[in-house]
Amino acid sequence: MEKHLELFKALSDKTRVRILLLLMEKDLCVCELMFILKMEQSRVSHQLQVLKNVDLVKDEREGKWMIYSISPAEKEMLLTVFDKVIPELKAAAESRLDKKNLRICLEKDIRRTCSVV
Amino acid sequence: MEKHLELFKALSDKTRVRILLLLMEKDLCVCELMFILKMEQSRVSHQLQVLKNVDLVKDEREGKWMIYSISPAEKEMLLTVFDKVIPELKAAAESRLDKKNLRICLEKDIRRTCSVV
DNA sequence: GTAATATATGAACACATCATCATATATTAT
DNA sequence: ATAATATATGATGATGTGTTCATATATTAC
Repeated sequence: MEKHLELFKALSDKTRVRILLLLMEKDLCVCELMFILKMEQSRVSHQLQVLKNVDLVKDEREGKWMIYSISPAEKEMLLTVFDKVIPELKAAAESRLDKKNLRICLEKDIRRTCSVV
Repeated sequence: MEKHLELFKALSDKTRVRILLLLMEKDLCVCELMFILKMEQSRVSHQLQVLKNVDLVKDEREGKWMIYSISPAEKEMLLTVFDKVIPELKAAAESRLDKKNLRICLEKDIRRTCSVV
Protein backbone atom coordinates (compact mmCIF):
# COMPACT_ATOMS: atom_id res chain seq x y z
CA MET A 1 0.00 0.00 0.00
CA GLU A 2 2.77 2.42 0.91
CA LYS A 3 4.28 2.04 -2.52
CA HIS A 4 1.20 3.51 -4.16
CA LEU A 5 0.90 6.29 -1.61
CA GLU A 6 4.34 7.54 -2.59
CA LEU A 7 2.64 9.14 -5.54
CA PHE A 8 0.64 11.40 -3.25
CA LYS A 9 3.65 12.17 -1.14
CA ALA A 10 5.49 13.25 -4.28
CA LEU A 11 2.53 15.38 -5.33
CA SER A 12 2.20 17.08 -1.96
CA ASP A 13 5.09 19.48 -2.45
CA LYS A 14 4.60 22.73 -4.31
CA THR A 15 7.99 22.80 -6.00
CA ARG A 16 7.54 19.26 -7.31
CA VAL A 17 4.07 19.95 -8.68
CA ARG A 18 5.34 23.06 -10.42
CA ILE A 19 8.10 20.99 -12.00
CA LEU A 20 5.63 18.33 -13.13
CA LEU A 21 3.27 20.87 -14.62
CA LEU A 22 6.18 22.28 -16.61
CA LEU A 23 7.43 18.89 -17.76
CA MET A 24 3.91 18.10 -18.96
CA GLU A 25 4.43 20.92 -21.44
CA LYS A 26 8.02 20.29 -22.45
CA ASP A 27 11.11 18.27 -21.61
CA LEU A 28 13.50 20.53 -19.73
CA CYS A 29 17.03 20.59 -18.37
CA VAL A 30 17.94 21.67 -14.84
CA CYS A 31 19.10 25.16 -15.75
CA GLU A 32 15.88 25.79 -17.63
CA LEU A 33 13.91 24.78 -14.56
CA MET A 34 16.13 27.02 -12.45
CA PHE A 35 15.35 29.94 -14.74
CA ILE A 36 11.62 29.31 -14.78
CA LEU A 37 11.21 28.60 -11.08
CA LYS A 38 13.81 31.14 -9.96
CA MET A 39 15.34 28.54 -7.68
CA GLU A 40 18.90 27.52 -7.05
CA GLN A 41 20.43 24.48 -8.68
CA SER A 42 20.64 22.04 -5.79
CA ARG A 43 17.07 22.67 -4.78
CA VAL A 44 15.82 21.82 -8.27
CA SER A 45 18.13 18.82 -8.53
CA HIS A 46 17.08 17.37 -5.18
CA GLN A 47 13.39 17.60 -6.03
CA LEU A 48 14.02 16.05 -9.44
CA GLN A 49 15.63 13.09 -7.69
CA VAL A 50 12.54 12.68 -5.55
CA LEU A 51 10.35 12.62 -8.64
CA LYS A 52 12.74 10.21 -10.30
CA ASN A 53 12.70 7.86 -7.32
CA VAL A 54 8.95 7.41 -7.64
CA ASP A 55 9.22 7.03 -11.42
CA LEU A 56 7.29 10.16 -12.20
CA VAL A 57 10.12 11.52 -14.32
CA LYS A 58 13.07 10.09 -16.15
CA ASP A 59 16.31 11.74 -17.17
CA GLU A 60 18.46 11.37 -20.21
CA ARG A 61 21.85 12.88 -20.83
CA GLU A 62 22.24 15.13 -23.84
CA GLY A 63 25.77 16.46 -23.90
CA LYS A 64 26.32 18.61 -20.85
CA TRP A 65 22.64 18.62 -20.07
CA MET A 66 20.39 16.23 -18.27
CA ILE A 67 17.00 16.38 -19.91
CA TYR A 68 14.09 15.56 -17.64
CA SER A 69 10.79 14.30 -18.94
CA ILE A 70 7.67 12.62 -17.69
CA SER A 71 7.51 8.89 -18.22
CA PRO A 72 4.92 8.26 -20.94
CA ALA A 73 3.14 5.76 -18.72
CA GLU A 74 2.69 8.44 -16.05
CA LYS A 75 1.62 11.24 -18.31
CA GLU A 76 -1.95 10.08 -18.71
CA MET A 77 -2.29 9.48 -14.97
CA LEU A 78 -1.05 13.00 -14.23
CA LEU A 79 -3.47 14.43 -16.75
CA THR A 80 -6.28 12.83 -14.79
CA VAL A 81 -4.89 14.22 -11.56
CA PHE A 82 -4.39 17.76 -12.78
CA ASP A 83 -7.56 18.00 -14.85
CA LYS A 84 -10.07 15.92 -12.90
CA VAL A 85 -8.87 15.84 -9.31
CA ILE A 86 -7.54 19.36 -8.74
CA PRO A 87 -8.44 21.42 -11.82
CA GLU A 88 -8.05 24.60 -9.74
CA LEU A 89 -4.32 24.05 -9.55
CA LYS A 90 -3.57 25.16 -13.08
CA ALA A 91 -5.23 28.48 -12.39
CA ALA A 92 -3.00 29.15 -9.37
CA ALA A 93 -0.72 32.16 -9.56
CA GLU A 94 2.49 30.15 -9.51
CA SER A 95 1.34 27.95 -12.32
CA ARG A 96 0.46 30.91 -14.52
CA LEU A 97 3.76 32.62 -13.84
CA ASP A 98 5.66 29.43 -14.58
CA LYS A 99 3.97 29.07 -17.94
CA LYS A 100 4.90 32.61 -18.76
CA ASN A 101 8.51 32.05 -17.72
CA LEU A 102 8.58 28.86 -19.76
CA ARG A 103 7.79 30.86 -22.87
CA ILE A 104 10.49 33.41 -22.04
CA CYS A 105 12.92 30.57 -21.32
CA LEU A 106 12.40 29.12 -24.77
CA GLU A 107 12.52 32.48 -26.53
CA LYS A 108 15.81 33.34 -24.85
CA ASP A 109 17.21 29.84 -25.47
CA ILE A 110 18.23 29.60 -21.84
CA ARG A 111 19.58 26.09 -22.28
CA ARG A 112 22.50 27.48 -24.35
CA THR A 113 23.05 30.76 -22.59
CA CYS A 114 22.55 30.16 -18.90
CA SER A 115 25.57 30.29 -16.62
CA VAL A 116 24.74 28.31 -13.56
CA VAL A 117 27.46 29.06 -11.05
CA MET B 1 -1.60 26.54 -4.62
CA GLU B 2 -0.72 25.10 -1.21
CA LYS B 3 -4.41 24.88 -0.35
CA HIS B 4 -5.03 22.40 -3.15
CA LEU B 5 -1.91 20.41 -2.37
CA GLU B 6 -3.25 19.71 1.10
CA LEU B 7 -5.42 17.08 -0.55
CA PHE B 8 -2.33 15.12 -1.57
CA LYS B 9 -0.75 15.57 1.82
CA ALA B 10 -3.90 14.15 3.39
CA LEU B 11 -3.86 11.24 0.94
CA SER B 12 -0.20 10.41 1.53
CA ASP B 13 -0.76 8.65 4.86
CA LYS B 14 -1.74 5.02 4.97
CA THR B 15 -4.01 5.27 7.98
CA ARG B 16 -5.94 8.16 6.46
CA VAL B 17 -6.40 6.40 3.13
CA ARG B 18 -7.65 3.30 4.90
CA ILE B 19 -10.16 5.46 6.79
CA LEU B 20 -11.31 7.13 3.59
CA LEU B 21 -11.74 3.84 1.76
CA LEU B 22 -13.91 2.65 4.64
CA LEU B 23 -15.98 5.81 4.79
CA MET B 24 -16.60 5.49 1.05
CA GLU B 25 -18.49 2.31 1.95
CA LYS B 26 -20.29 3.43 5.07
CA ASP B 27 -20.52 6.23 7.63
CA LEU B 28 -18.71 5.09 10.76
CA CYS B 29 -18.09 6.16 14.34
CA VAL B 30 -14.67 6.24 15.98
CA CYS B 31 -15.01 2.98 17.86
CA GLU B 32 -16.05 1.19 14.68
CA LEU B 33 -12.93 2.50 12.96
CA MET B 34 -10.87 1.41 15.96
CA PHE B 35 -12.29 -2.09 15.66
CA ILE B 36 -11.74 -2.33 11.91
CA LEU B 37 -8.27 -0.80 11.86
CA LYS B 38 -7.14 -2.33 15.16
CA MET B 39 -5.81 1.02 16.27
CA GLU B 40 -6.12 2.93 19.50
CA GLN B 41 -8.63 5.69 19.93
CA SER B 42 -6.43 8.78 19.90
CA ARG B 43 -4.63 7.66 16.80
CA VAL B 44 -7.90 7.31 14.91
CA SER B 45 -9.24 10.57 16.30
CA HIS B 46 -6.15 12.57 15.37
CA GLN B 47 -6.20 11.33 11.80
CA LEU B 48 -9.90 12.06 11.54
CA GLN B 49 -9.18 15.63 12.56
CA VAL B 50 -6.60 15.91 9.78
CA LEU B 51 -9.17 14.69 7.26
CA LYS B 52 -11.74 17.06 8.69
CA ASN B 53 -9.38 20.02 8.44
CA VAL B 54 -9.04 19.56 4.70
CA ASP B 55 -12.79 19.00 4.35
CA LEU B 56 -12.49 15.43 3.20
CA VAL B 57 -14.78 14.22 5.95
CA LYS B 58 -17.44 15.75 8.16
CA ASP B 59 -18.69 14.65 11.55
CA GLU B 60 -22.11 14.67 13.08
CA ARG B 61 -23.03 13.86 16.63
CA GLU B 62 -25.50 11.06 17.18
CA GLY B 63 -25.96 10.57 20.89
CA LYS B 64 -22.68 9.44 22.39
CA TRP B 65 -21.24 8.80 18.97
CA MET B 66 -19.58 11.03 16.44
CA ILE B 67 -20.46 9.72 13.01
CA TYR B 68 -17.89 10.44 10.33
CA SER B 69 -18.75 10.58 6.67
CA ILE B 70 -17.29 11.81 3.43
CA SER B 71 -18.54 15.15 2.24
CA PRO B 72 -20.77 14.49 -0.77
CA ALA B 73 -18.83 17.02 -2.83
CA GLU B 74 -15.62 15.08 -2.20
CA LYS B 75 -17.00 11.63 -2.80
CA GLU B 76 -16.90 11.83 -6.57
CA MET B 77 -13.40 13.26 -6.53
CA LEU B 78 -12.18 10.43 -4.33
CA LEU B 79 -13.81 7.90 -6.63
CA THR B 80 -11.72 9.29 -9.44
CA VAL B 81 -8.60 9.13 -7.31
CA PHE B 82 -9.12 5.58 -6.08
CA ASP B 83 -10.42 4.13 -9.33
CA LYS B 84 -8.51 6.05 -11.98
CA VAL B 85 -5.32 7.30 -10.38
CA ILE B 86 -4.31 4.42 -8.11
CA PRO B 87 -6.62 1.51 -8.86
CA GLU B 88 -4.03 -0.87 -7.38
CA LEU B 89 -4.71 0.49 -3.92
CA LYS B 90 -8.00 -1.30 -3.42
CA ALA B 91 -6.29 -4.61 -4.07
CA ALA B 92 -3.70 -4.00 -1.34
CA ALA B 93 -3.70 -6.39 1.60
CA GLU B 94 -4.72 -3.77 4.16
CA SER B 95 -7.66 -2.67 2.09
CA ARG B 96 -8.95 -6.22 1.72
CA LEU B 97 -8.59 -6.93 5.42
CA ASP B 98 -10.35 -3.69 6.30
CA LYS B 99 -13.31 -4.59 4.11
CA LYS B 100 -13.53 -7.93 5.82
CA ASN B 101 -13.36 -6.33 9.26
CA LEU B 102 -16.00 -3.84 8.22
CA ARG B 103 -18.40 -6.70 7.55
CA ILE B 104 -17.59 -8.29 10.91
CA CYS B 105 -17.98 -4.91 12.59
CA LEU B 106 -21.49 -4.53 11.23
CA GLU B 107 -22.48 -8.12 11.99
CA LYS B 108 -21.33 -7.77 15.58
CA ASP B 109 -22.95 -4.33 15.93
CA ILE B 110 -19.74 -2.95 17.34
CA ARG B 111 -21.17 0.54 17.67
CA ARG B 112 -23.41 -0.66 20.53
CA THR B 113 -21.14 -3.18 22.13
CA CYS B 114 -17.64 -1.79 22.00
CA SER B 115 -16.05 -0.67 25.23
CA VAL B 116 -13.35 1.80 24.36
CA VAL B 117 -11.32 2.28 27.51
C1' DG C 1 46.24 17.91 -20.53
C1' DT C 2 43.31 22.34 -17.81
C1' DA C 3 39.32 25.29 -17.37
C1' DA C 4 34.59 25.99 -17.67
C1' DT C 5 29.90 24.33 -17.61
C1' DA C 6 25.99 21.50 -15.98
C1' DT C 7 24.43 18.66 -12.66
C1' DA C 8 24.52 15.39 -8.58
C1' DT C 9 25.09 14.50 -3.89
C1' DG C 10 26.28 14.56 1.11
C1' DA C 11 25.88 17.04 5.57
C1' DA C 12 23.56 20.07 8.60
C1' DC C 13 19.67 22.39 10.24
C1' DA C 14 14.87 23.96 10.74
C1' DC C 15 10.53 22.40 10.60
C1' DA C 16 6.60 19.20 9.98
C1' DT C 17 4.39 14.81 10.86
C1' DC C 18 2.81 10.77 13.37
C1' DA C 19 2.12 7.83 17.36
C1' DT C 20 1.62 7.59 22.21
C1' DC C 21 0.35 8.95 26.74
C1' DA C 22 -2.31 11.61 29.73
C1' DT C 23 -6.14 14.24 30.40
C1' DA C 24 -10.34 16.88 29.19
C1' DT C 25 -15.08 17.12 27.42
C1' DA C 26 -19.70 15.64 26.14
C1' DT C 27 -23.45 12.49 26.34
C1' DT C 28 -26.03 8.77 28.48
C1' DA C 29 -27.25 5.65 32.27
C1' DT C 30 -28.12 5.15 37.04
C1' DA D 1 -26.32 14.28 41.48
C1' DT D 2 -22.33 10.28 40.04
C1' DA D 3 -20.49 6.83 37.00
C1' DA D 4 -19.69 5.06 32.60
C1' DT D 5 -19.08 5.61 27.70
C1' DA D 6 -17.35 7.85 23.47
C1' DT D 7 -14.46 11.06 21.72
C1' DA D 8 -11.26 15.19 21.51
C1' DT D 9 -7.09 17.33 22.49
C1' DG D 10 -2.56 18.85 24.42
C1' DA D 11 2.27 17.48 25.25
C1' DT D 12 6.13 14.77 24.15
C1' DG D 13 9.39 12.35 21.45
C1' DA D 14 10.89 9.97 17.32
C1' DT D 15 11.15 10.21 12.60
C1' DG D 16 10.68 12.39 8.08
C1' DT D 17 11.03 16.36 4.80
C1' DG D 18 12.83 20.44 2.40
C1' DT D 19 16.38 23.90 1.93
C1' DT D 20 20.99 25.44 1.94
C1' DC D 21 25.90 25.07 1.70
C1' DA D 22 29.82 22.76 0.25
C1' DT D 23 31.79 19.62 -2.67
C1' DA D 24 32.02 15.92 -6.19
C1' DT D 25 31.31 14.23 -10.91
C1' DA D 26 30.69 14.34 -15.88
C1' DT D 27 30.93 16.56 -20.24
C1' DT D 28 32.64 20.07 -23.32
C1' DA D 29 35.81 23.77 -24.78
C1' DC D 30 40.33 25.17 -25.12
